[in-house]
Amino acid sequence: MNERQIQDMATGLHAASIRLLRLLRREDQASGISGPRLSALSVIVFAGPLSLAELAAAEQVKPPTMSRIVEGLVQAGLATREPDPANRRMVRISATSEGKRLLEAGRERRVRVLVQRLHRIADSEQRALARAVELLERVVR
Amino acid sequence: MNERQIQDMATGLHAASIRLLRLLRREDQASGISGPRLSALSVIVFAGPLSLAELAAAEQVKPPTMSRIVEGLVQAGLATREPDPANRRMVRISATSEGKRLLEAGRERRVRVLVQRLHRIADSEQRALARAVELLERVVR
DNA sequence: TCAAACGATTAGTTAAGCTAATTATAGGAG
DNA sequence: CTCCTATAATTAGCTTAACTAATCGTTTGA
Repeated sequence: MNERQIQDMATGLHAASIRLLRLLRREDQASGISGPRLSALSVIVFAGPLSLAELAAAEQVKPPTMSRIVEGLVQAGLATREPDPANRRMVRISATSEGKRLLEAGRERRVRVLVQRLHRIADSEQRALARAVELLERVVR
Repeated sequence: MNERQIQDMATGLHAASIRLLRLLRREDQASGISGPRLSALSVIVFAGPLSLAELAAAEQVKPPTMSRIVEGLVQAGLATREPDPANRRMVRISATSEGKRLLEAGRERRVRVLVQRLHRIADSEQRALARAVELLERVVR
């Protein structure tokens, strides 16, 4: 593909991703937890346990912001925060089983909506898209 | 595809979209404007002019929240807010040319990063992904 | 051993989210 | 034509989320 075609693809992929997540975000209301907290919880569940600085970097916020988000998650019983035994300045943030359950329930709601949408295209198109998802994973990893 | 396969695809597509936008979001710092304002400006540029209620619905926030975001955009010279001549209760929100320029510059930064990433996959894979983007557009429209 | 560096939190501000209340306009019933 | 109700946006007042600067504890190396 020439550079112009790649750029057009990037533009379309960008716009479609925004629309997709905007669509799915509506389901998050049902979790009863704020967007920033839900997003942080997701990182904790999939990448945790991790330090405050790591979590802040992953969420692209500064440590004080993340410190308060984590405080909220801990108060809500969705995460735990304990000093790292090897270096007691650091804190190891983990998800509680309730935190994992809440996140998984939310992810399932999102996926259910997306599955509905995927029925809009034909079977052969679904296969083509499924193959492309693997390519996309390599692009974003 | 069977239901299980579709669900796996949905899960993968969901995760990849999150990673993609998280990656591209880093570029938005350079715009010097906050996330919520940039996102609202994007809707105004592509779908505007529109009323406050429409804009709030598009951004999935309540009218008072959007009222203040728009106030910020107007103060920054990126949007205008004028009463609808047909119904003076309503307000018509439009982007200024500076707003359009700022948004377009940001979008170009994001697309540039994505284009770089798209070079990670082979030409034939790029073509497959480009076709899939069209399918994805139908899924999210 | 102790000074500097490092990791997290606290303090204090502004922006972003909400609900409830207010202001201004529109529109319909009498 | 008048008023009452409904509608659109904003204002008021709250909590949460973002930031920088300052502080507290811990670690480490000169």
